[in-house]
Amino acid sequence: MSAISGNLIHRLTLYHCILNYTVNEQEFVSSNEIAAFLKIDDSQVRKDIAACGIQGLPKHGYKVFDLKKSIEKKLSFNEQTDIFVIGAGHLATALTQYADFKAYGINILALFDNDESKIGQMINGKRVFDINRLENLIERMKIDTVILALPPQNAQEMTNRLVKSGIKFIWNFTPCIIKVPDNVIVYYENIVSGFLQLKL
Amino acid sequence: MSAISGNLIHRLTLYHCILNYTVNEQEFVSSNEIAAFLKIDDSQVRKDIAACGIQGLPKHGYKVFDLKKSIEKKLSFNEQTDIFVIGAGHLATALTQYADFKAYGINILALFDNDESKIGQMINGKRVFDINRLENLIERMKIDTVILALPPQNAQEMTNRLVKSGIKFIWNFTPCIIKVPDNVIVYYENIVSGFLQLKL
DNA sequence: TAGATTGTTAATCGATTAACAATC
DNA sequence: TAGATTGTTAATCGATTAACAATC
Repeated sequence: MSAISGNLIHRLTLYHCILNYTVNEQEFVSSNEIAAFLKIDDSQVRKDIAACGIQGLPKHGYKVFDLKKSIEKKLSFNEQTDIFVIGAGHLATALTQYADFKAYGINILALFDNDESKIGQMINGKRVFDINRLENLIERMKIDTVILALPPQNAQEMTNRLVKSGIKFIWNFTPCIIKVPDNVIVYYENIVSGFLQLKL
Repeated sequence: MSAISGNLIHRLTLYHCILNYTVNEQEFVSSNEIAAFLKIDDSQVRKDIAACGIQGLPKHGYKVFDLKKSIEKKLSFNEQTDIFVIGAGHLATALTQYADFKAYGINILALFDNDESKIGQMINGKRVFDINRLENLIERMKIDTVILALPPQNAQEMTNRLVKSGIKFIWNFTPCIIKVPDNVIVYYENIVSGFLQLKL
């Protein structure tokens, strides 16, 4: 299975978002309608949809429900990933409360922090654990994916602990470059870059 | 001036991040060193750097300080954008406290919310205003850019108000597609797409 | 000098756009 | 049928990678 490019992923999630609205409103949607929402080329929309392996109906468009399902399949929304959040600050909290992560296959199980006042609290139904229990729980629950959302000065040290515990995927929300072995994958969630794409 | 592609912007911000560490450690940095951090091609790093209009020194590499400055220039980090944050929840708070937004040209002036308990509070030195004062303050302070970080159900209605008030750039953190006129630019900060790029 | 690294060209690759026949 | 929309090919465009001469 060939990898899906970042741009395609981004567009498909936006199409999916549109379909969430329209699924209760109309049976069919055309490539033109979707393109108009996002102000992009309609022929690109058709290409993207074709990549999801679904067919439309000339003169009508695509069945909204089926199209939605096919995007979910293409983007593996049904394959749940159990995930720990490292840090329990505002960003971590915001992510934990984020609308319906679970619908996208993101299953947050718990948070970790070293702040006594946060340990033991519940955030949107998820417990904040003492960071000391990190290694133990990663092993016991067989976690391989984390969200890194802690102060930058601790990012590399924490990364080292995570890697040593067997973490393979790090979704990094800190504004830091972290060093990891070749078998560990990091995605840099670079907030500033979104702003620049808006303005430049 | 031709537009800078999203991927290039993303890479340049990561290079810049690396340079922040190395600027106090070493005078020169090679394309190979930068490439190794991010596990990308060194010849791509040189191409990207060339796009910033700076020259290196064969056998030594690039002067860290100069390279850092040239990326800042290319990405307009010095041109401050005054910005309002619509919403004052955890995400809005996290963004307002985000490490050094100002160093990237993002100057958050104030937040807005309709929650009585939040109005009047200070978040990282920025006041939370009553959402009723939005139009008035946009006009008075000549704001054209906002961060949209509020519950999805209010996104479109609030967008309409913003557009009517003259907002031209919307950095949208809600998981919603919003309709705007052609002269308004929206960037969809799609959190889920980051996760998918990590895993797919 | 010898060797490392840039700068740049050419080659490759992939993504986007245009066009239009096929289809319902 | 006439017309709208897909599906797909071809054309274009841009981004990435490879290669290597130029340079310090």
